[in-house]
Amino acid sequence: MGVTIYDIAEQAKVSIATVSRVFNNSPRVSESTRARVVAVAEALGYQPHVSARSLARRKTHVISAVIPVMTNYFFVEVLRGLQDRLAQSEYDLLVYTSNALEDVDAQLNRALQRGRAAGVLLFSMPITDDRVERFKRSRLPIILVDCFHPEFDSVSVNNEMGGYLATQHFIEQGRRTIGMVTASGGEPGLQRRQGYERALREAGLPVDASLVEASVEIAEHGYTEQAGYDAMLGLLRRHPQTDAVFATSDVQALGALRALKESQINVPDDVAVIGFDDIAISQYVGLSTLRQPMRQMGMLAVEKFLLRLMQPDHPVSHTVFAPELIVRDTSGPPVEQEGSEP
Amino acid sequence: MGVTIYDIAEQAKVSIATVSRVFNNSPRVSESTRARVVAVAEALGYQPHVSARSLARRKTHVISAVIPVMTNYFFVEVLRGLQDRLAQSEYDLLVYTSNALEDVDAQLNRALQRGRAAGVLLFSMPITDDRVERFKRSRLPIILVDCFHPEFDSVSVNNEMGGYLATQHFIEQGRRTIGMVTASGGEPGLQRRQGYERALREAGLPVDASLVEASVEIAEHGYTEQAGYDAMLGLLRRHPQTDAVFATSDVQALGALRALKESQINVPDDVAVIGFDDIAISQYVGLSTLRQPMRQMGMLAVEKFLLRLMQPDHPVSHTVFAPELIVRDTSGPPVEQEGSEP
DNA sequence: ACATAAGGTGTAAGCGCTTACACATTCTTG
DNA sequence: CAAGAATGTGTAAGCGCTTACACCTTATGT
Repeated sequence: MGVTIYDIAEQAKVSIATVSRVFNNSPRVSESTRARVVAVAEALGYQPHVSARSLARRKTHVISAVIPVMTNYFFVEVLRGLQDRLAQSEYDLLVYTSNALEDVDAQLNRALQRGRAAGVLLFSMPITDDRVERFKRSRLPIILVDCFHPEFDSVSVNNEMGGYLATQHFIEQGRRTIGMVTASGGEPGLQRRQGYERALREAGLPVDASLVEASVEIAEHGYTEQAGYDAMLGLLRRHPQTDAVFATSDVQALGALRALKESQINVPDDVAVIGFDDIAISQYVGLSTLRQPMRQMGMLAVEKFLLRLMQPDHPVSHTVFAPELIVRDTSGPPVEQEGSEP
Repeated sequence: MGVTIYDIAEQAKVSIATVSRVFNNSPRVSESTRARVVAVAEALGYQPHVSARSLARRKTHVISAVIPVMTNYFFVEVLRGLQDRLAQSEYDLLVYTSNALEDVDAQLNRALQRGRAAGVLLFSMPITDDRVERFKRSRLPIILVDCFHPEFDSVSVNNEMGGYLATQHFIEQGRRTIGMVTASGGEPGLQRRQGYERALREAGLPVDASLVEASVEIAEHGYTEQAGYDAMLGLLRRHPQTDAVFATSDVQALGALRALKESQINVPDDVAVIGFDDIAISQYVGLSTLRQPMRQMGMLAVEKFLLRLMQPDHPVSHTVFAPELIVRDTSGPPVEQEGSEP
């Protein structure tokens, strides 16, 4: 079943050790035999067997990425970043996605199987003690993306700052009843809320918990259009005088926009809206948002993984990118002229 | 480096063969020893080594997907379908993406490496003779998604029909100068064009090649917003009286819409637009389009792979889904009332 | 009671590759 | 020109697991 080094050794009249050396670029092979082996290998269409190599070398050239819910545009972009960097390395990417949050641990188990991968990239998931335990036991390099834990390398965005920037922007416009549409759980959401509250406090505005509407939808973190829609309606019911809304994701913001439209509320004149992520749609609907450098985050995650591989004892590093406030039509002073964005 | 069956064998006072049997659910193990082995394995935190298994069993539980340019929303949705089905199997997914078309063959080589995967899913790529040759040499099950070759299982959408439906819809509205925005190469684009032409012929309208504007952008197949923009402008220059445009993808259609807006041309009154794919944005900008059942396509692809694995000699099967015409604001009789879609 | 079947378990030979070690050769160098 | 270094190659022992085959107990039938 396939050409092996034995076949080559036989035809090239050398030992299998020499054949192996040729394919491992060992310097201890004479030019003549090297050429001979390569020629035979070429003729026979030889390819090293991946598993056999992994087993003998005691390492794989695979890295796995565990992504809770890929519905999010965010992951796609980060994934592109990963691939950009990975293409230049010799590593292949194993992708574990689940559509329901409950399945994450099952995926985690698969990703952490012995011999499966040389490292694991974890996306946007709460790092519980239980998980930390498992990560350590696997003895694999672990890189966190869009989440944080002091003991593992991570790449993330400053969520607190994002919430702060959005809220501050609202305040500068003279908005006074600033609500928030968030999801039920997750660190990022909490941090964004903290930034939101800090901005309010610094401006001397009251911090009212009832202005923060959390969606209860579980399956996908609450980061869905529908969840945003529901939360917005709930917020309006409780606080009809709301004049600005910061949503923890663009997807939710889109839902909020739909709710506002149906309620005949003018955006941004009556209510301004800012999302988070800058997904592709946002540009088209003119949604103001906080942009994350997703592609770069992906590339950096791979970079950190490779570094960790070389230097296992290198101190843990955390990179925090600053989100960028993109002001479009759903916020900012009521737009006078039109056609500001494509 | 990790707990092996030897460790378990020793502690459980059995041979490694028995341990192996336990983990392979062999019936030839007594309940008592099975329990003992399982207990010890649990206590030691044993996990079978993936590569060692693959090597000994002569098969992997990995399937790879080669995706030319993941910029496209289409892939993301199909990927979700894959994962849906894969999660219920014991297979893991290796993803090979390239951002430039030239790299596809390099990715293909990686995906086809001996021992790497049990099968390969190929996305939207021309199946050249050279590639066919390589696929066969690998002796792996190959499943084609969004592309076609008589000798391999495939899942695709009826592109010809899509082009026909779009064009027919235009004709029914009384449009007479129907242009097309397409990409330079690729089977799907050609087939969509054929449907477009058939509809014209059946309606007794002239088929004018100069009404078909192909974008030249290479890197990403020509399926970009910018390419659509450029092509639309080119078309308008050549045929100012154009009153309808069928674009080979939503992304291009979005570019076309931008070009029309900048040219102060009213959509859909003066020019109607229909895209292809039904990406998420389309709903928000009210773009009429042809929807592909992406998720189902992904699931079916996996299904076919598993089938092929069980029955290697099963006759090759091709599943062609019919695209569904989704009429929104950019086509159809000029909309009287508003708010038809969220 | 004895042959035979059935049920459990162990031994050992791989799977395809890497690599430490040993063994020749050939090349330096005093 | 002998001793040691450098160079090239082969032998063999793994890597961790599966599995054919053999062996040894018991259960079963006559």
